[in-house]
Amino acid sequence: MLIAALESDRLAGMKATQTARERARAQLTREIKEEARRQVAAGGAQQLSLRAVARELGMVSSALYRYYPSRDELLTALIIDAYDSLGTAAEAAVAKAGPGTVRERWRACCRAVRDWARQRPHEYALIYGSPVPGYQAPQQTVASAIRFPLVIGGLLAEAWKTGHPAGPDQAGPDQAGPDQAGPDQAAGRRPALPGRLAGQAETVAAAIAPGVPPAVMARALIAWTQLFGMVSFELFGQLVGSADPADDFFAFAVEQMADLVGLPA
Amino acid sequence: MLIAALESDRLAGMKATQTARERARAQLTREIKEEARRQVAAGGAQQLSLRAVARELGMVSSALYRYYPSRDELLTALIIDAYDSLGTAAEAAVAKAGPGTVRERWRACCRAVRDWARQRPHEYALIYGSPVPGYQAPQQTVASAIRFPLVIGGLLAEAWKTGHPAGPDQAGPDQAGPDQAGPDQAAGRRPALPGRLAGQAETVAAAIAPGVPPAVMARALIAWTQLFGMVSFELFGQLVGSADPADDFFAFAVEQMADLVGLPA
DNA sequence: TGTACATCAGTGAACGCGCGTTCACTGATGTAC
DNA sequence: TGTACATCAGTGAACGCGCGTTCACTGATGTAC
Repeated sequence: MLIAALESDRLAGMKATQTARERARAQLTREIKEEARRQVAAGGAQQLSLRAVARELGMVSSALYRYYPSRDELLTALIIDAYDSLGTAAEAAVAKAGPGTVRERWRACCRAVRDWARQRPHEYALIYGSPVPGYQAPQQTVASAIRFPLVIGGLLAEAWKTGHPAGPDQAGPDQAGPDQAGPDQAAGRRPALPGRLAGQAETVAAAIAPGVPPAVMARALIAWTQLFGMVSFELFGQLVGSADPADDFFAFAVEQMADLVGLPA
Repeated sequence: MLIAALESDRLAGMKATQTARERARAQLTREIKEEARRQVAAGGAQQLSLRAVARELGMVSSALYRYYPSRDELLTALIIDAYDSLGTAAEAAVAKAGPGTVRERWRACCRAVRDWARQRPHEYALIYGSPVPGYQAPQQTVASAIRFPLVIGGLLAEAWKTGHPAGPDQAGPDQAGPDQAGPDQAAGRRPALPGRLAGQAETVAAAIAPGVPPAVMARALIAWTQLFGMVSFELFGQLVGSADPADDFFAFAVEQMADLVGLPA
């Protein structure tokens, strides 16, 4: 099994020339996924039907099983793609925001998430909404799911690296540091991290934002849940009647979050 | 139609004695809803099946239509109950927290939401998860949906009323006030509310927290989305590998939110 | 270069399942006189 | 208090639908000699 997989990897990956069959197979695999994505985009994960996908592609439903062994595997492929798509969008937005302040890139990153989600609410729901009952996301998705957190982590690490040694007085990231209690630290920032949070924050920092102290990382986790909480509330209709349209609310919250983690203005 | 409704209200509501039929009807209506809730609790909204409910109750599926005109109406009843249940839980928690500080009651309120959600993840998903495609929540649900925000609003209004005149220097709620920029206000708190947010916050404050200034209300909206964002992330598995178990993270965030809206320690 | 064989894609029928909703009907419960 | 009628709850059959997955088969594509 393992050997067979390696073998086929070798065949598919190392051969420069693809046979017609291989090209056709790759092409159809893509088309199936794309049609599936179209269906999810139109009506959510529950609307994804192998029969409908086959119908749309002009094949018989059993033929799909040559490409995806089950509906769940197809769903998994879509989930991975969605995570990757969001990650790519965030990376691109940060890159495009250019070499200005970290806060500017943080803004761009947040906006990218919101825009991405508003453009594909059902794909967003696929990854950040309530899980489909009975479906268990395999380990496989983790690598893609972590891409967005990595973007945030990168920003934080950079802010901490450049801001910290730069100037201790210029309201740099060290403001929110654990031991470097500056003079203008707000009252609420004083308490140490409770219980296991310190260790958890440390672990996360080690994984995605090396050099960032746990107290900052813990606040970044808050900002992270806040960001997606807002986007979810907006998409799922909870803001109707209060902060709707949410553009200004969102912008305001993005600044608050930047403050929370101590990004210099 | 309207007259008929009034008439039947009069019959059902004003008569002290119920006929056997009326009692049986009320009873079965409850039982249907309870069985439906059980099914949703077990497998989510998509698992709710009229036929299965009927089966469990020993009736034929068409009989349910004497009680609920459609599956969606039954779902609506469950949604309303879920909102009410959460609202009641929050109210009870705040009441039980006693007449201490507002921050204590805020903690109790947040904990109540989390506990409630963890005990009934699928009911939580029913109201705060991704909407069921094709289902449109009717206006009817709003009254119940607003009960929880009313609890927060009440806390805020109280904090603002009691804390404001009390002492200007004791880090009371005025810390986050719009024009009363205190000396220890953090840098990030300075910017005014952007664009339409000021008006939106004012409207919300008028509805649920009279007397609370827009700048505070806007922060409360942030805390509100943050609270549910965290709970959703925890329930939907996004915290696995970072802040899981989430108890300490949650407690920490609750304090941060209290700081954000300016609740006195 | 040509032939024999293996691999693979796609077909079509079938299995077995479940669902929401409608409708004509029966028999019990309630109401008006 | 008793009877005629209206209301209502529950039945059982049916409509019309869709789904995921399996399996034996055909015919085309690729490979080894």
